[in-house]
Amino acid sequence: MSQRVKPRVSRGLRDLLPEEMMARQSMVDTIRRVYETYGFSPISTPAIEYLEVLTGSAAGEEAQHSIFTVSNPEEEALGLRFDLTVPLARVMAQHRALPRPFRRYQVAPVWRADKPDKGRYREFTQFDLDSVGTVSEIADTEIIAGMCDTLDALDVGGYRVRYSSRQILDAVLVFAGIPAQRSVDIFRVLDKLDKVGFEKVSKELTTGYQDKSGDVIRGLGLEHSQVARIGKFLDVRSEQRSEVVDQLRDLFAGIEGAEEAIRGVEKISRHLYALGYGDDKVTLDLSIARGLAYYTGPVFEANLEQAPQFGSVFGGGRYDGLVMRFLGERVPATGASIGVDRLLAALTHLGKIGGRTTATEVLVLNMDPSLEDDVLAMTFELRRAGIPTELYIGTAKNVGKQLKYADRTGVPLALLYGSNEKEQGIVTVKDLDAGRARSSQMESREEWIEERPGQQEIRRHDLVAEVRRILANVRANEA
RNA sequence: GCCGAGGUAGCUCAGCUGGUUAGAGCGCCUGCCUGUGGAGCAGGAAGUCGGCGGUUCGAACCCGCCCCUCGGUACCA
Repeated sequence: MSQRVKPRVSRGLRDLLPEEMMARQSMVDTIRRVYETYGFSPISTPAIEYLEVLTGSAAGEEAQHSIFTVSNPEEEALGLRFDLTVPLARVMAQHRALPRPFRRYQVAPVWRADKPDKGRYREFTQFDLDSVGTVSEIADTEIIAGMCDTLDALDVGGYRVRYSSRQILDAVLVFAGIPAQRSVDIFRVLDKLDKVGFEKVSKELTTGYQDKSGDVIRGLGLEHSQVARIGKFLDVRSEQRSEVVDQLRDLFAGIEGAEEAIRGVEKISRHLYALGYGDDKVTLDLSIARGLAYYTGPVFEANLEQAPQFGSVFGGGRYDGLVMRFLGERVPATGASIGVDRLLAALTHLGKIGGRTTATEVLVLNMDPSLEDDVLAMTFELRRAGIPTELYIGTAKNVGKQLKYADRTGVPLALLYGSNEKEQGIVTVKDLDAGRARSSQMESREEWIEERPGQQEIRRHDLVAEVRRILANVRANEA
């Protein structure tokens, strides 16, 4: 008496079925193509890292409680990576022969043992691109340009990349008379500005407040005069980057470190203008903070204008200190990360992607056991011509069942080849989409069988050429 | 973490104040149709009623604890 095992996965984990994987792969392929035209190279790192590699960093400290720990036979302290940036820092320190600047991309799952939420899982995929070993603003510019080109290539229909810099924020602290060591907390609160508005941010910076559910949000205890200065800074807004730079220079006149910070964001803006990334795509938005502690320079993120509810789908920044703790040497780096799951959810929501559950374009029916070698030959003929083809190898013996399978999997074309066809030297091709379209207009079964919608006969001899032609037509009709 | 609502078939849900063999629609399978997907008609398979414990002659229903899901809030590298 064996107890049956309940099929299930642990909290916050999920299976990705063909429909989602097809969409995801097509999205990832598009992104990869963009990055490769920029000359970024792929790498892969283990899912499992030494716990000390993961926990030592600024990010690690914040992350420690949400690391999945793992055991091995040697009983070493191990954990699953929670992002791709910390492993990259390790790689840079460990593989000293790598050329610098080193530009890499990596698409891989990461794990965080947080409480799952809508659209937030414990295993999710990130797509990162980074340039390591250069202080040049051109590297930051390229990351921003890459974000734009990626979103253009994905045809997201309107997006905005916004950037600022940590140096600018450091200057605000000076401007408002706030000690630098409070920066992390304050930036974390400022980062919420978009979501909750200045009112709540202001409260959280000073006295704190109690939200609707009775939850207490503790304040940071700033003076009202300090918050007022922050408010003044946040009032510096314009659709035009050059305008923001000018206003900032006025406001920060005489502030220590301000001019250098301003020159940094100005340079990036100038490069972007020169490359055709205008104010319609990239904004210098001073409210961008990014919660992450390890950023040291420019920070950026991107939102979709037609799907703002999905939040920022792309984010990043410069982190010049991350490699230091492995190498004791300052290795500057800048990069960005796409939340693959979030972006995919947004694209699906916008109807930009999805639908197919298989790459198969043609299903060859297996109607007559004595013709098995013939249909098998046809199948491989099509495959060798590069047309994704499947031969029906299930148990259903009748045509109806096999067509139903074709219908369900969403294959565009079905091939029928029985004794009738063989005698005449032909193949019957069925355009299943055409049938789907006709079906709603039909009443009786007689009519349905009589018409045989979307069906035509081709010469067996011309199989590949004809199938190719019909597929091209089908695709043209879809578009 | 905090507040609230839930958990009954693959999916969506019904199940009166506790009462015998727990239901519906969709989906799935089979047949009508032995070479045509849809629609239609007929039939069929499928559930430890989230888990554990308690109250009771008797629990899907009442009580306790736990787990999970959803909504809000916090966190989000």
